[in-house]
Amino acid sequence: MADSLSQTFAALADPTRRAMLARLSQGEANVSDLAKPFLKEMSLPAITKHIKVLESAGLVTKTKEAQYRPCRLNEEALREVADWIEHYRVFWEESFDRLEAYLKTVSPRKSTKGKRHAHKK
Amino acid sequence: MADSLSQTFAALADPTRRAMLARLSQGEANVSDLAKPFLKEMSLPAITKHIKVLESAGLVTKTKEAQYRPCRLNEEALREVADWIEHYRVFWEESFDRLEAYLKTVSPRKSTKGKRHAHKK
DNA sequence: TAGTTAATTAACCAATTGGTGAAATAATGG
DNA sequence: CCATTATTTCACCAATTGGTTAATTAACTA
Repeated sequence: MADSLSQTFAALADPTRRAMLARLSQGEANVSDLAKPFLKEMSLPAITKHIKVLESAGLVTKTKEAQYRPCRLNEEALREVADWIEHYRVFWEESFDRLEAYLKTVSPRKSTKGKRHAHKK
Repeated sequence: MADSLSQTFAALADPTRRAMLARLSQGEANVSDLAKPFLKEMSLPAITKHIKVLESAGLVTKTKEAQYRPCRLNEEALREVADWIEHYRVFWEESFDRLEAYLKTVSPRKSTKGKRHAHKK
């Protein structure tokens, strides 16, 4: 795999890990906090491994505080992903415009007044 | 894995597959078009497999045209990813604001006049 | 010091992934 | 029909992934 973006995408390709990120977006949490919602489904070592995957992808940083290992989101890695996908935004906005244009030909006036997507600029 | 978002992220976690998406963002391409840049590094069956991964993640649709199998980007799957990451945008913009605020305390006037990020609205 | 809580490490396992070469299928063109 | 081009399927392999249980380390607390 090697490259940073691949590692990040791979880390995101698991619902447990995405749930952990969602939890961390609410604020710092240590390992057992992150584990709690999953301890019925999997063991603590499994949690440790998931966190390690997030950590080595740069999505999470882990520090030491007494026995605890508080974890925090690292926004940079997420922004990398957002930047990558941003290149494609034009693509689906285009396709929305095509749809919009089509809808106008089918039933003018009745279509998309101000719903989503107000095309900035 | 099961869930659609995980499958999509997994498909994106490979530089070969991301390069194929980049190629497809320029327009339709059949299998051998997509293969060309990689045939020094891997075989055609490997390419077929990569495309199948993209296909079953919903990132690409493949049709039939004579012997050829033209592939196209499917914007929906990409938008799903963009929507997911959008929830976290506030997070790194916040951290930019914190940095900005800090820079002002360190060296007022000299900092970030209008560079990036003009905070829409 | 002994006990408890927090977290990690080690050794293992099954399933998945990313690749291969060889053979098969599909469609076109002479 | 035969040869060629495009693509896939098959059977295999090594490495990685996601999980396990048991043991270990680390730090607090009584």
